[in-house]
Amino acid sequence: MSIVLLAKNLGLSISTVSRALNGYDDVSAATRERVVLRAKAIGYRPNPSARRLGAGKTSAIGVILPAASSTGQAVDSMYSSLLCGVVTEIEPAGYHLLASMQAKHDAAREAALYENFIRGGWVDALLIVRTRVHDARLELCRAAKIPFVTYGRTKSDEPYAWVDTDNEKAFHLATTRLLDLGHRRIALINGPDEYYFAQLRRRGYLRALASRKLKPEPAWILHGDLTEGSGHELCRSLLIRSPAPTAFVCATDSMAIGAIAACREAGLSIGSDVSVIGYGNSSLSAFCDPPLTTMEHQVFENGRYVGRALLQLLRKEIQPADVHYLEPVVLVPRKSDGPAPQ
Amino acid sequence: MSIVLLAKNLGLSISTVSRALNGYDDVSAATRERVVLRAKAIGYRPNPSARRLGAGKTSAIGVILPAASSTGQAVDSMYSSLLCGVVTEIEPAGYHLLASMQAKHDAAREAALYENFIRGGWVDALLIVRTRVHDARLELCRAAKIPFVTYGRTKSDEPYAWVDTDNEKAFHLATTRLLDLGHRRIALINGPDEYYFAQLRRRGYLRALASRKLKPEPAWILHGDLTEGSGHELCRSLLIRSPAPTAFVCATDSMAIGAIAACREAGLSIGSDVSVIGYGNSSLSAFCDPPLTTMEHQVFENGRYVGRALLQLLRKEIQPADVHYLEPVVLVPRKSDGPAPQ
DNA sequence: AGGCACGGCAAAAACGTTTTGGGTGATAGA
DNA sequence: TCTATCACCCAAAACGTTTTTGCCGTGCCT
Repeated sequence: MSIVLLAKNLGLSISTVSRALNGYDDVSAATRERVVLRAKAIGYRPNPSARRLGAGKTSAIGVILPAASSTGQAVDSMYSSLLCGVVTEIEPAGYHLLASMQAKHDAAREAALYENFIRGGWVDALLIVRTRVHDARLELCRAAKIPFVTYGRTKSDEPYAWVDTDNEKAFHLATTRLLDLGHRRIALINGPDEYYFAQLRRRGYLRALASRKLKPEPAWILHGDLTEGSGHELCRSLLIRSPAPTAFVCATDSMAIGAIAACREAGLSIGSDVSVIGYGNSSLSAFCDPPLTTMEHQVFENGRYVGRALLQLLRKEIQPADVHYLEPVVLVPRKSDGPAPQ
Repeated sequence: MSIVLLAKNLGLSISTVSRALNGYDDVSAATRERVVLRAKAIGYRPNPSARRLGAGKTSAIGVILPAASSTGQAVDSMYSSLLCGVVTEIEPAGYHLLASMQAKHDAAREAALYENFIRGGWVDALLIVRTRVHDARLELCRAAKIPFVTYGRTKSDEPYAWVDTDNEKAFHLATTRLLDLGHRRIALINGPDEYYFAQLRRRGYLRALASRKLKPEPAWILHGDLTEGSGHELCRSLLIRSPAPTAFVCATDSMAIGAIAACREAGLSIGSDVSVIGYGNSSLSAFCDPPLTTMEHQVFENGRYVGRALLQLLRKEIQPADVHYLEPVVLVPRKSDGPAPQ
C-alpha cells in the first residue's frame, strides 16, 4: 500500500502521483516536482510486481544461454562479455536481464523453454544467441509478437533484428593472410555446421581459396565443438594424414590452443613448420606460446548495440528491419603463423 | 482473465482452481485432477506478474556479478559454471535467475545495486559472490531479512549460509608439493587482498612454509587481479630481482599462463628452471605448453549445492547456519612444475 | 436427537500499480 | 454572456493471481 500512502501524504490522488512519477504531461511541473521530492524523501519504491501486473510489462529481457560443451556445465565465455554490454545499456533504462540456460540442444526442450519465457509472460523481449542456419526460435518470437534481437544471423525470409560480426570477411582475411605467406594446404577447423556463423566462415575461407584458383580439399574442412579438446583432436586427425595441412584456421582461440598442442605433439614448430590462426582475441591469446595470431571482435560493444536495439524496439522507435549491424573484424598478427615451409 | 475463464469452464470457483493447482489439501483429489487436466487441455499458464503480486513472492533469485577486470567488460568465466549449476537446480523448482553486473567495485554503488534488488522487490533471495574479508552485503541482506547464500566465506560474527572451496588447504597442498620438489624460494601470486579467499590462500601458503621452518619472504607475496596480464607483470617483477623465486603458485590458471609467459621471456625453461602451479583446472590448462599443474574444484557442482541451499532456505526447511559446505580441492599434476634447479 | 468436527468448496478481500474516462475551473474567443 | 478549449487533477476500473474467511453438508460421537 505504498503509493496510496504517498498519495495521502501529499494530499493527492493515486493516479496523479502515478502519472507524476511516470512522466506524463498532464500533471503540472510544480506538482510533479513536489511528488518526486516527497517520494525520494520517504523512500518510496514502486513495487515491480504490481507495476508489472498493472502495466502488463515485465521490464525484463530474457536470454537463454547454450551450454558450451556437451556436459552442459559451462557457457561460452564470450557471452559474459556480450551480456555485460547488454546490461550496461538496459540497466539504466530500468530493465533487467532474466537468464536461463540450456544444457543440450534438443529442439523440443528448447521450444518449451522459449515458450515458457514468452507465453508465461516472464519477459518483454528476447535476446537470441548462437543462431542456427534455420532457426525455429525466430518463428516462435514472431508468432508471439514479442520483440527480439539475434546475435548472429540466420536464414530468414522475413526481416528481423540482428547484430553480428563479419564472420565471412574475417575468415577470408585469415585465409588470405596464410595464402600470402605461401601456404597452399590450409585447413579450416570450424564450429558445428548447423550454426550459421560456421557456414559464413567456411564461405569466407572458400572464397579466399577460389580467388587464388585453389581447389578446396573437403577433408580439410572439419567441424567440432568450440573447445580446446575438439581443436586438439581435429588437428591431430589431420596431421597423421599425408600430405598434412601446413596451416590451420580455427573457429575459436580455444580450438587454436588445442590445435597448437596437437602440432607440438607432432614435433612441429608453430609459426615455422605450421601456422595456426585463432578467433576471438581472448585475453589469453597474447600470453600463450607462441602468442596467437587471431581475429578480434568487440563483443562487449556488440552487447551494448544489442541492448540499445532492444530498448528501441520495445519503445517502438525502430523496426526490426532497421537493426542490421555487421561489425568488421580485424586481424591481430602475433607469432603463431609464418611463411609456409618448403 | 485467465484463471476466471478456467474456473468458469470448470464450473468451479476461482479460489478452488487456484488451490487445486497449487497443491493445497483442502480440495478433493478428484477435483484436483479434473482441474489439472482441464488446465493443461486449454493451455492455461498462470500469469507470473499476477502471481507475484498476489503471493508477494517473485520466484526469482538475484545475483550481481563482479566485472573481471577494471574495464568492466567481462566476468570471471568461473561464474558461468557456477550459475549453470545454480540454474540446473532452481529452474525445475520454478525459480529464475535475475542477473546483474557491477562494473567496478565502489561501495556506494554496490550498496545501491543490492538495495534496489532487495527493497525494490525484484528477488526472493540472493546469491552473493566474490566475498570480501568484511562484507557489507551480508548486513544488507540480514537487515532486509532476505535469504542469501554466499559463494566464498567472509568474517562474520553471525552465522550465514556459505558454500566455498577449501582455498587454504589447496594452497597448502600446492606449496607443500613444491617444497617436496626441493623448492625453497616460492612466490605467491595472489588475488586482491580484500577478498577473503586471497587471505585464506596466503594462510595455506604460509602454513606450508612454516611446517618446514621456512621464513616467508614478504616481497614474494604479490597481489593482482586475476588476469593473464596481471600474472605476467607480477612474475616479471619478481624475476628481475635477485635471488628470484624458483616457483610460483598462482591464484588462477590465467595468472599462471601470464607467469609462464614471463618466465619464458626471461629464458627460463618451465618445469625445470622454474615451476608454476595454477588454480581452477580450466579447460585450457591441459593444452597449454607445458600442460599446467593446477588445482581442481567442481564449480558446477558447487553451483548446484548453492541452488539447493537457496531453495531450502526459501522453503524454510533449513537455517542459514546449517549451510556450510567446504569443498575439498585436488591437485592435478601436469608438467609445469618439477624439481628445483641446483 | 443434538452437538461437533471436518472435508470440500466459494465469496470476497488483498496485493500495488497503471490506465481510462471523465470533471472542474480558468482562460480565450465569439 | 456564452461557449469552446485547455491545463490539471481525480475516482474507479482493470490487471490476474493468492489468501482469508466462512459456509454447507456429512458423518461421527455421545
